[in-house]
Amino acid sequence: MSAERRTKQQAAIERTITASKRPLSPGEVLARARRTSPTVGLATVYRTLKRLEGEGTIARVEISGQPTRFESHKAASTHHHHFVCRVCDRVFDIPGCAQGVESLAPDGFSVDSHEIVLFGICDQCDNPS
Amino acid sequence: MSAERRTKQQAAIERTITASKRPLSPGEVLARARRTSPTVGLATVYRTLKRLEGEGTIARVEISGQPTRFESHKAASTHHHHFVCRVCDRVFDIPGCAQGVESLAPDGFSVDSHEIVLFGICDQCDNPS
DNA sequence: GTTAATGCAAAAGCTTTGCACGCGG
DNA sequence: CCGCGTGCAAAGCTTTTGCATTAAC
Repeated sequence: MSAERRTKQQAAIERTITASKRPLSPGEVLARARRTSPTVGLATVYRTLKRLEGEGTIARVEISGQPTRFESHKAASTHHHHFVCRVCDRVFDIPGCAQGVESLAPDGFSVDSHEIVLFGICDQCDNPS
Repeated sequence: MSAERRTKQQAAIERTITASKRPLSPGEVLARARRTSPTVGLATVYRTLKRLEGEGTIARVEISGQPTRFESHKAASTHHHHFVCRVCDRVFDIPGCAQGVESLAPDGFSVDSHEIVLFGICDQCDNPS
């Protein structure tokens, strides 16, 4: 039998994502995870992200024209969506959900989840102080 | 002055996308465009897709864990969204839109567009005949 | 005729994989 | 100890870029 091992690197990577308020790209995860586990390599980041995604611990957030990012599924299970600022390219979590989203599917199609992404300008970019 | 030239290749690529009922990846676009313009290369496909996207003629459709696809903006301007089948990985256009989507944004954030993606099982995969 | 666009091939990213070593259990 | 996970480097992909040639205008 094969048992799964919980290593320091994996813990550092998982903590990195859990601690972040917003989705992070693999490169950002690497940089932050190295603060607590300096020898960690990019390959391990990718392997761990894939594993955590498979376990449902984290979720992949992929947005048109943006690099792949990952966020804690704790945030994801508090059902929420994303806002992408066209000016600064940052991605923000937004709470709540629209009415009747899943009923958009055609007859015979069963929906098990959905994503909503809003595009626009965030408050900071809209009000340059 | 630099004038833009409308070439046969560009026309073939644009037609390919306009004629397709669903979003196509660059590789699929290449294969289909070659049916009418056999010498066209992948670099030209990418260059033309980028140009058409910039003009607003086509729209990029990017979905978690899927290759990048493009579709005619004619379809896109008939406001619609996408359904991704988890079994066969195909992407379907779905008409209509949910209520109050844009009001999800926090105060101070202005929304200019949005995307909705439903995940589930399509009718064919749900009813294996 | 000019010169933008093409097509090839090389390059640049990003992500995955092979392998010897080290650490977790 | 046994063997999974790591770290490095090499390989695989997708997408972009450089350059000589072709073809729009």
